[in-house]
Amino acid sequence: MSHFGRSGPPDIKDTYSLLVLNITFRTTADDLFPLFDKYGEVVDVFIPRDRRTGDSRGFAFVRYKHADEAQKAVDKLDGRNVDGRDIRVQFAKYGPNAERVHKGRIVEEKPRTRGRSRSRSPRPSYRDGYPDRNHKRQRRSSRERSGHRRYHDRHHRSRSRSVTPDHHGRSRGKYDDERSRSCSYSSASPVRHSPSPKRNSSPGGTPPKRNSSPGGTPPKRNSSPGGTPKRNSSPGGTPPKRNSSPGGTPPKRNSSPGGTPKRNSSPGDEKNHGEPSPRSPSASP
DNA sequence: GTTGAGCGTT
Repeated sequence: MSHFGRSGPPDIKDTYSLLVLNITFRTTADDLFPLFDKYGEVVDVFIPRDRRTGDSRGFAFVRYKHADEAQKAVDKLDGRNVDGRDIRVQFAKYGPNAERVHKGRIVEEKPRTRGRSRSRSPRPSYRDGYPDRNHKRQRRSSRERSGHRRYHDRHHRSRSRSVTPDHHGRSRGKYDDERSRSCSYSSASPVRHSPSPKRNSSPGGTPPKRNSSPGGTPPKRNSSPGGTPKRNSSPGGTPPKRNSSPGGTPPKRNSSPGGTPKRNSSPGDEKNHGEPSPRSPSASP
């Protein structure tokens, strides 16, 4: 994972992470490093990428050693045109250094060399109102694989990355392509859209009355006085084997002696096996 | 070859 042997962040005890947004999908950490390093001591640059595809998500995290430098970088690089797009630099909200950030504003912010406020960038109202933002991030091209790189190991970027174990056309490993696309955000979004496609047409999802379960019907289905006694109940009050046809049908619970292997054993009584009638005594609101 | 809100890795 481009960590060069290390596992996880290098040293996050005294670093300040900056969130760099609006970067191009091809911008790598090596491209951002020299840009941020000019304003301070960059400890590490990390670009989160997709778990499935492994492509850049369009933002990066630049970790500074000092807050004042990070602040300066935010003030200087915020709005800077990188790779043809203006990036947005701001202090990261979540992360290892979230403790030092107080509601989006740095706490240990060292007083500027001058009384100059950091509000130098008259950021226009970009995100005024986007109706939805979930229709994206589903597929991305396998382009950048550079994730997290340290400026000390930049020379490693010349590795042969041509070999891409891209399954070779094999089926997906464990992750789908359109299913799990979340990044397991813990406290990022209070509520998330329910990833439930419109495939609820299956009888069993949530129809107004999902009653008759030809197998899970409780033995208390005797509340249909002439309603639907068309069960295979053996005449005489046989044991709970209500499906046992006195002929020789296999012990399949839904074995209808009629022929249709469906759950509807009685034609005309498709969805009312004898319980959810408007007058069923079992109706518990 | 595409896209463009957002908050991170063993």
